[in-house]
Amino acid sequence: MPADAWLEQLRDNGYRLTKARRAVVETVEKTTRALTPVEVFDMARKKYRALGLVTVYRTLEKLEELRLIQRVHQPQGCQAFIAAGVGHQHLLLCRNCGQAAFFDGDDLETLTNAIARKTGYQILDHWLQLFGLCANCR
Amino acid sequence: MPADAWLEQLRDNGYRLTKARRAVVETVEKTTRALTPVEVFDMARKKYRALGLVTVYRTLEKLEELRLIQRVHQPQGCQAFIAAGVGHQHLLLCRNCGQAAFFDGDDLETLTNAIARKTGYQILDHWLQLFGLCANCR
DNA sequence: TCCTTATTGAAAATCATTTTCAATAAGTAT
DNA sequence: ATACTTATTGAAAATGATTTTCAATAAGGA
Repeated sequence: MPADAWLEQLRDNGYRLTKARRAVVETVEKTTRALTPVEVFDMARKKYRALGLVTVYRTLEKLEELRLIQRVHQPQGCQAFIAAGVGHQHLLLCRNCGQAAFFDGDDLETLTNAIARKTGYQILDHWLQLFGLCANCR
Repeated sequence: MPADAWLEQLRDNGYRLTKARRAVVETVEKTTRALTPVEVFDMARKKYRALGLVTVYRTLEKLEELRLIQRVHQPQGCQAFIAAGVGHQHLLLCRNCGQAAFFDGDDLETLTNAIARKTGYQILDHWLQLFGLCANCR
């Protein structure tokens, strides 16, 4: 999804379009790896010098709320964000460079049914994330 | 695995067995849901009043290093720990009470092969976690 | 162009975690 | 049992990430 569509989403939800938000949106939208708030800050500040870190936090919060970005969980920490996948997609992360790819087509129905039967749980959701090496790093 | 086996593991790896460690180990080992360091502190202090929070952090660090516990990732945060599963197992968490169950038998080979082919990534590892409602909470 | 009010950045506050340090106690040697 | 070495401890301070506060600014409708 292009950055403009993100800004439109923000506007449609009653948020104002500011230079700060534009800088953050453009940064996160065009980066294909997960970024921490400080990384976003450093990168976005090149577009808009006066940007404050607090505003980065606040903007990321809104983008997550609108499901335009999602938090990425990794062994080293869980404070990074990446442009969200569309629909039911999962993340595949390169262990070396962090490059992210989304994939779909995970049919876990058979698995979850078996587990529901065994454990007595009603299964509502799943998190699946793959780690590997991207074509470049391999 | 009983608490004694955890203590033995600690001893075998050159760590001393102290009242503080016993209290932490017994707390985490017998709890079937993920606990944050502060929760462990509060619970373990009932067994050993003089326990300090810092020691809880240090003990959890060692237990994780020995793979006796593992960090649990959840939407609300990723600072909680739970007794580790044995071998290649995944977690199933109750959304209501946090009750955890482990399961195995996730054969993702077919899926990962297909994704490797499509994305060009070499896939090394996966994280799978299920969320649902346990028999009690359903 | 004006006006209302959401948004801003800076500073301070908060919260989780880590480091520092002198006192204590495990576990081995005696 | 006793002494001794040194890992471990808890408290306090330091750090690092995130959130709150607040007065100044600037979006965007009137």
